[in-house]
Amino acid sequence: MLLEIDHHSGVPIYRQVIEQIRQQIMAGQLSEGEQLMSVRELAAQLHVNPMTISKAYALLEVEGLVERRRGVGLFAARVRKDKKVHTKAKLLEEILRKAAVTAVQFGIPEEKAREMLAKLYRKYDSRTRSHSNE
Amino acid sequence: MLLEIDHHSGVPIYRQVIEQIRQQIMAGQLSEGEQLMSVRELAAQLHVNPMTISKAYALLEVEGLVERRRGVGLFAARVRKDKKVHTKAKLLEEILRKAAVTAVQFGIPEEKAREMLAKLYRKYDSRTRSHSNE
DNA sequence: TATACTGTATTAAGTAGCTAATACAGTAAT
DNA sequence: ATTACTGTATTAGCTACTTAATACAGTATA
Repeated sequence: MLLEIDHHSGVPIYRQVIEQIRQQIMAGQLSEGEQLMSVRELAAQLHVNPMTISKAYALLEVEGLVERRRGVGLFAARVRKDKKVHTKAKLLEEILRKAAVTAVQFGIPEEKAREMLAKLYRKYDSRTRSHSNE
Repeated sequence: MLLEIDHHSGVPIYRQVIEQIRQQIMAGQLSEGEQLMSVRELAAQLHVNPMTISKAYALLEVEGLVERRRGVGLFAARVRKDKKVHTKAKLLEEILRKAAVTAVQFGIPEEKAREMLAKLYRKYDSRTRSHSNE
């Protein structure tokens, strides 16, 4: 597991941790039941206070993505695949809802909005693919 | 001009003011050159400090959406139509960018994402049309 | 000039959020 | 029990942001 923190981005550390771990679990880079780095280990790696990591882990547990066992460690939760698909779709839908509302309010036609989305999708998709050639 | 403030939403008052006025200008509900409520008038209506409104107005001026004239009042700026179109597209693009990144990260195919957007668009579009029968 | 409106610069108080220090609590193996 | 790991509750300090109080400044009109 590799995480990177940008201390100057303005985004709180614990949120950066959450987003990256959530991303890894959703993308299947972290397997079910797999143990994650301990609070202190990750805190040392990121030069951050252990409580900051603990807070991130706690919120990930609320999301149902990890399971904390005091005295033992932290593990990627066993998320049923169909539930994972459902969760991902819901997260995306929330963002798309905002986009749809905005487009309608601004009188931007559906076709135009779809084209914009497609163009952006391809942009980030190609970046991801080229980066994965390592 | 009618604004509504939710004091319990967690969204700062001045931001709510900005968003609603920006929305009204972009949607064409506020005409070019039209005078807006004075700082103190709007502040009284919303039960808020005048400086809070002044701050919102100042930021709207930075966006180029309004023009402040000390001693006179605040007016909807004369925005060239093509510039308005451009601005609207940019605002929408920022939201769609988030959606695209999320979809790619989650491995949700482009087709699926576009369908979700189309469905949501139609949902809100029909609502708007039916509401405009007043 | 006087008045009655406009908007505003400065300052301060209040609040919420983030991070960290400390001391504590659970687990497993010896 | 001891050791050496796990995670955590409490507390406190810091910072950034938001809001408000006050006094000030520009404009138009009589």
